[in-house]
Amino acid sequence: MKREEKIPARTIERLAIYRRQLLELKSNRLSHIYSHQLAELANNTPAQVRRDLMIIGCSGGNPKQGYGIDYLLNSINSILDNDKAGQIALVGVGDLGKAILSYSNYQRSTPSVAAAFDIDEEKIGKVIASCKCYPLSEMKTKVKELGITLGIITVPSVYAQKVTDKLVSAGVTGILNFAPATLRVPNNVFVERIDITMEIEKVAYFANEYSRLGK
Amino acid sequence: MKREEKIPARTIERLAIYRRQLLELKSNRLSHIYSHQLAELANNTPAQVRRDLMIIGCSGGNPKQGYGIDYLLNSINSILDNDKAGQIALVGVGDLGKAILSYSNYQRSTPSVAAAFDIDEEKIGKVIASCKCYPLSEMKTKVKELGITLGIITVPSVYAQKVTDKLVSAGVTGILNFAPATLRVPNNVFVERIDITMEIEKVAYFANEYSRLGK
DNA sequence: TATATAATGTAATCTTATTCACATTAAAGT
DNA sequence: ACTTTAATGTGAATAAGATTACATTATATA
Ligand SMILES: NC(=O)c1ccc[n+]([C@@H]2O[C@H](COP(=O)([O-])OP(=O)(O)OC[C@H]3O[C@@H](n4cnc5c(N)ncnc54)[C@H](O)[C@@H]3O)[C@@H](O)[C@H]2O)c1
Ligand SMILES: NC(=O)c1ccc[n+]([C@@H]2O[C@H](COP(=O)([O-])OP(=O)(O)OC[C@H]3O[C@@H](n4cnc5c(N)ncnc54)[C@H](O)[C@@H]3O)[C@@H](O)[C@H]2O)c1
Repeated sequence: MKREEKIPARTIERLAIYRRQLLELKSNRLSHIYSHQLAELANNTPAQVRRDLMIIGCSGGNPKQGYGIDYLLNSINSILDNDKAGQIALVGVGDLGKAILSYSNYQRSTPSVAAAFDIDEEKIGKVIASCKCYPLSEMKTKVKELGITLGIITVPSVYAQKVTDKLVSAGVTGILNFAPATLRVPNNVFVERIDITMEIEKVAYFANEYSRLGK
Repeated sequence: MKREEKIPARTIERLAIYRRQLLELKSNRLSHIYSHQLAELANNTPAQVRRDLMIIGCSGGNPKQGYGIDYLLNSINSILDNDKAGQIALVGVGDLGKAILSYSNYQRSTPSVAAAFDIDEEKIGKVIASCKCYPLSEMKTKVKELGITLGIITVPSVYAQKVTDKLVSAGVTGILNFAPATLRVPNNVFVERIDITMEIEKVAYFANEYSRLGK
């Protein structure tokens, strides 16, 4: 069991981004990178990059070549790919749910969507991107059977709480919620919300603000 | 031209959430609400709610009834629905793009998707949720014609920068980017990124963390 | 009309996140 | 081997954000 100092959420977000960039650099046969280059790719500052690396106890850089990409990847993986990460259940195979299911890029990373659930008879039994859709009644069984620990919620917001309760009682401890609803969960469960409508409103606001004041 | 003290991004995000909750309350015929109730609905604290309201110069609450819902809605609208907010162009009518197009809930709010763009011949000319798909060559014209000022990018990340450049040179000043790519824009253009893969990795990390330490 | 009550509005404080600044250092060139 | 150079690693400073705490206040009740 590891015993790092608690890592800030913002740092975790940036680590995920660094990792993606580093994987791309690696696939381009690069072996080293400077903090200012990674900062450029991740749209932040060199100091921020170095601080993030420091936070995860990563000090393998040297002034003449920067950081070894493999070294950085190992360090980041050791933080993000925690030993006991399970698979994902997606609930609500509508437009958005299907888009997420068909998106195959996260096959690379540890957690991937192992089962889908819906109430619509039409959808039950269908297979999307090699992921089968089950009725809600089978959730508990499938979650155990497939080692699922995470949930993605893409049902209409009225049903989001109901679905959450089911996921939690099946043993899920992390939820990514696309429904514009505030979810009530026990405090050993982590919920992250992606609110697309809110983001659009935010962009509208700041687009206006930026062009008024030139940033 | 308004002259508020610069409003923090976090406050803007929460205002968008308050507004949605308030609209729902209003549709349930409620007329007043206390900060602690709104906090409950928005998953934050009463003090945070009052502070946000204070930031936007909103002090119409009274100790016995709380805040008038109409009053709050007007105040929030006056901030978020800025006078010169335009329509939205969505670029990349793939799985995710289609999901966003078919999602009709933001018809309510000022900006809505007025045109879609794609390079795929198959998709050009199609109409999804009463929004027509045009070739990239018509972007400049359509942006002007339809009063578009915002863009949503749902193309593969390799093309994201190219598409951004086109949007910007057509006059767009705010972009919501779903591609896992860092975009380069002039600094009068605002970019917000939604990185679904990163969010999943974050949920995986904190789900583990929370269940290890009980929050 | 006076009193009690419970929520508001906000200054002050605390916390978290980011940036600065610089001494340290690893290699490349002389 | 010595000098130069440009990046690292990190304490200290600053900025941004959230929370606390409480004096103020609008109304219901006595
Ligand atoms: N599509 C978007 O662009 C978009 C944007 C913002 C927010 N959202 C939110 O994402 C969620 C999904 O949006 P969508 O456009 O995919 O909706 P959708 O109507 O296309 O899909 C919803 C799916 O959930 C299923 N469902 C309904 N109740 C269920 C239940 N109790 N258990 C299991 N499945 C159930 C339905 O059968 C359907 O397949 C909604 O909450 C929506 O508000 C979507
Ligand atoms: N679907 C998801 O769940 C998901 C998750 C995470 C990230 N993303 C990101 O969102 C973006 C879209 O994902 P998707 O699953 O919808 O992909 P998709 O392949 O289904 O759709 C991409 C669309 O963009 C169009 N396109 C390609 N190049 C273009 C160009 N130069 N100009 C205009 N249109 C162009 C294609 O014709 C296609 O219609 C990608 O960047 C992806 O990485 C998607």
